[in-house]
Parts: sequence; structure tokens; C-alpha cells
Amino acid sequence: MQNSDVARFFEELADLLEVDGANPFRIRAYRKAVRTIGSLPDSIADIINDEDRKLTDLPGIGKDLAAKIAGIVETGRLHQLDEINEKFPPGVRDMLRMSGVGPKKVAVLFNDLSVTSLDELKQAAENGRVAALKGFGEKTEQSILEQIDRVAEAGNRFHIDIAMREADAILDDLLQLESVVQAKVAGSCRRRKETVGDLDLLATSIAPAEAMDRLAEHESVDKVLARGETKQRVRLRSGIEMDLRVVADESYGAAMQYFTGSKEHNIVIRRRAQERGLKVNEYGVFRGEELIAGQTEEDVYAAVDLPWIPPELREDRGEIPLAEQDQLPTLVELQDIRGDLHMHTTATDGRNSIEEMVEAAKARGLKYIAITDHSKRVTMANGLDAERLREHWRAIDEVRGRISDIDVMCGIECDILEDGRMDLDDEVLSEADWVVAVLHYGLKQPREQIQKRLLNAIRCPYVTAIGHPSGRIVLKRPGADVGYKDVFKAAADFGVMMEINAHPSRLDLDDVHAAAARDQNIPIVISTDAHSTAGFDVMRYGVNQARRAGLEKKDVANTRTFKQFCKMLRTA
DNA sequence: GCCGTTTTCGGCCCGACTGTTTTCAGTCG
Repeated sequence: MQNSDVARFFEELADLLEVDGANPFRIRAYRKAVRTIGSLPDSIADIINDEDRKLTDLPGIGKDLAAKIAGIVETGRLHQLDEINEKFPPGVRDMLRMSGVGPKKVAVLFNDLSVTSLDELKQAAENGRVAALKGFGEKTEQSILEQIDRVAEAGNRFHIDIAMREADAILDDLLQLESVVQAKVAGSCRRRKETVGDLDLLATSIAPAEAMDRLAEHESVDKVLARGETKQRVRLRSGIEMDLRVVADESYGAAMQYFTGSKEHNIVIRRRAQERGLKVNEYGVFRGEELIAGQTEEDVYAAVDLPWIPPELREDRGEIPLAEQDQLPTLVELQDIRGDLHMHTTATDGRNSIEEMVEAAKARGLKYIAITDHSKRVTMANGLDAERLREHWRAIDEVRGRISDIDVMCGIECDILEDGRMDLDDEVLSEADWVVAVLHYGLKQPREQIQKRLLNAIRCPYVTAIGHPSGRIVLKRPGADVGYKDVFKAAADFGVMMEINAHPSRLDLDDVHAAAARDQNIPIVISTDAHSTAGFDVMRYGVNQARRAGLEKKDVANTRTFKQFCKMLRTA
């Protein structure tokens, strides 16, 4: 059982308790537990089995929750959840995913209309039975009908790259207005989470209505959902919902801090303010009626005796104590990256030749790269056997002779087979400059087998890094059940690096495990896995993930010069 | 549910906006 599985029990329970009208603070406690478990680098099961550790030492886990967690790990069940599932069928939770429909409304839909699924809700709405309910009306019914197909199909979260592209296009447009002084993205997008549920834009202007009009007319806006004096909510054609807040310049910092979140981070900030006899809201920091800070974020943090905290860290995962002690990391930046150690060419499933990839890498300012096409197991991608690989390396060597100012390594993305063997023999692997070992198949194997495969790869003397360790696809497929603790220990012992795959669909290592790897002094490489020259552009998402993990330049191996980087490679 | 140099009970962040309302509950971030 993975931590995310345990977390899911409490997430489901919290959702259903909310529909049931339970004590909101109890629900909050369950949600906090979901976050705590989700941001835990070690397996919950390991902690339970560890003599020296107690679940109750974890923040937000008391006696009751510790017992429930232990029960889940042991039996695979949570009886409170079984109980409440008797009351509410599984479709009830799906209804909560629609915006404008919260737990109270879901309860009415279920109790008064006996609607138990999105399908049934759709029928009820089409027949006008929803609008007739007390507390509902025409508009609510219409809103449900507009959302229901999309929510049923795709859920309501989006990859960070899509969100950032949408936000940037609209921000550029808003900044065209004379009256708009500043416009930036806030919310989870600014925190660079791997997925976002919606977009928050913040602008300062003396003419809010003008900014809102401009947004409403933007080509990517499908519909205005709500509009007030300072706030407008729209739905984009892509399905993403977006809030625009327009504030006065003197409140910009406070509003930015407020709307960047996370909610959990802000709760701690506001509690600190309370302790100091202050109140923080989106308009500023107040002592009584008096505004004492708010123009910049730095001012807001200073008011509660903290240095400015980078948005990527604002998750209440330990950043506040660090800030208090002035120990915040200096996060790695995109400009720090000098090399890219994972990419493909036309030899397998890439779209560009060796030469095109090398030139494109050079044009982006990279000083060294490793070309890592697939090994033979990946037949779909025309993976290379030993003979073709050697031929490919000769071709790389030939390009290397012609192009200067960039070092090119002869690499391979070598599959770790289902039985734990490497897809290519030691003999050919020993000739490589760089070997990224990866899992592509058998990701659903039990933990022990996944473990065996990864440890075998790490023990293979020619493997230099483990690529996209879990094999997850964001929003689509969960990763393998990786026992990170043992994997990291082995990687540290054998001098194998761990990859953060920068592709927005992978971002694997995730932030939590990247931080755990760093804590074991394992060098991290951030690589694009480019399948075309345009593929290099995703590097920034990998860097974002590293920043969320709190990684500094020194923690990331491919910020080094080529010479320094080579010195970090294990010697077989 | 958790938590405690204001501790074992009584707290637990704060405001905007909508829709369905005759004064505000629900939802959202």
C-alpha cells in the first residue's frame, strides 16, 4: 500500500463527511492528514514498523488518526469510510467536482432527488428537476449542465505547462492596457504545482472595469461566470476557470501574498499576525484600523518577522521554521542549468537527427548533452539492440567531430526488464558515457519486485542515473510502488544519480522525493527527455519541480561544468 | 479531528461574490 493509497481513504472520508454535515474542524483534520501523508518521503508502512518512529510525531496526526492509519495499512479498510459509503454511493463524490456545487448542494441533490451519479444528475437537470429544488434555480441548473460532460470525462485539473501558457497569453494582453500597472499570475500556478485546478491572475489598476472588460473579450475566454467590483471569474475554452482580481497598487503585495497561497501557508502567516496583534487580509497588514504593510510581499512577510519566502516553497511543509531561522535555500534557477542528460533522436522515437538536436541544444546555451535513445525492449519506439546502438554512437561521434563548443555524450536510456535484468549486456553498457536506467513495463508489479529491479539497476556498474523513477504520467497513470528509502540508500552507496524528468507529464521524481534524495546527498539531474528540438523547452518545468523540492544549485549535478560533472560520475 | 511558554477544553483564517433570497447561506480561493 502506497502513501497515496492511504491518503485517498481520508480524502474520500473527508469529502463524504462534508456532504454529511460533520464538524468542519474534524473534516479539516482529515484533510490535513491527507497532506501530511502525501508529503511524506518515507513509506507509512516503514514508519509503523520502525521502533524509533511514531505516527503521532507527524504534524496533524494524533492518537485517533494514527490508529486509523495503522488499521488501513493492516487491513486495507477504514470502517468509518465503509460506514459512510453505505449512506452515500460513490457517484456522490463526483458531484463535488463541479464548481458552484459544494457539499451542501450535493446533500440536497442526493437527499431530495436521490441522484447518485453524474449521469443521473444530468437527467435530472435536463428535466428541470434541479432548478425546482429549494436553494437552487435556473442558473445553477444551467451551470451544472454546462460543466457535467467535461467533469465526467476529464476531471478538473490541468498540467502546469498548459496553465502557464494560458495565463501568459492573457497577462500579455492585460498589460497592453494603459491603466494596468502590474499583472501577474498567483495561486498554485505561481507556486508551480505540477497540476492546477484553476488560474488566479492579479492586476493593479485604477480602472478595474477596463481590465475585466479586456479579459471578457479575450479570444480564449469562453464565458464570464461571475463579475463584481474587484473580481471576475471566467471559463476559458480549454475548460480552465480563471479568476482575475484587480486591486489598488498599495495592496499589491498583500494581494499577491494572499492569492498565491497555499491556503495552509497563509493560515500560518495569519496566525503569526494574530500573535502579534495584527490582521492580514488581501488589502494589507493591519493593526486595528491602521494599514501598516501591503505594497510588497516583502513588507507583508516582514510584518510577521519573516524574510520573503519563494512561492514554490509556500506549502506549510517546513518553510516557515526555515524562514524564521534565516535558513531558506537559495533555489536553483533555469539559468544555472548547463547540461541535459536525457533525449532522443530519429534513431528511435525522436523527431530530429543527432545533428539537429546538438545544434538546438547549443542554441539554447547548453554546454553538454547526453543522447539517450531507447533500448530494444521498447519495440514500439524502435529501441536499439547492441549492434544498432554501437552504430548510433559512431554517428554521434561523427557529429561530435564536426561541432564545437558543446560536449556530447554517447548515452542510452536502458530499460530495466520485468525480471530485473538490464535490457542490454554489460559489455555494450560499459562502452557508454552515460546510462539512464528506467522502468517502462511492469509498473504494476508488487513493491518487492519493483524494488528488486531498481536495486539491480543501481548495482549494475555502468548505470549512471535512474530516470523517471516511478514511471507515473501526471493526471493519467499512477507510478510504480517504489520503496524510495532503500532505492535512495543504494543510489547513495553506489554513486548513482536520480533524475527529475522535466516533461510536464512526468515531473518524476516529484518534489517530495527529490527533496528526500537530496537529503541523502544523491546528485539530482534535471533532464528534458526531449523527443524533438522543441522538447528542450520543458527544462523550466523540471527546474520548477526542483525548486518546490527546495533544491539549490549545488544539489543539481547538471548545473556544473562538464568537467566537474564528469568527476561526479561513478567509476565502474 | 488536533493541539497547547494563554494546555487537557475551547479554540481552530478571512473576505468576495452569486443565486435565491426578503437578510443570507453556500461556494470559492
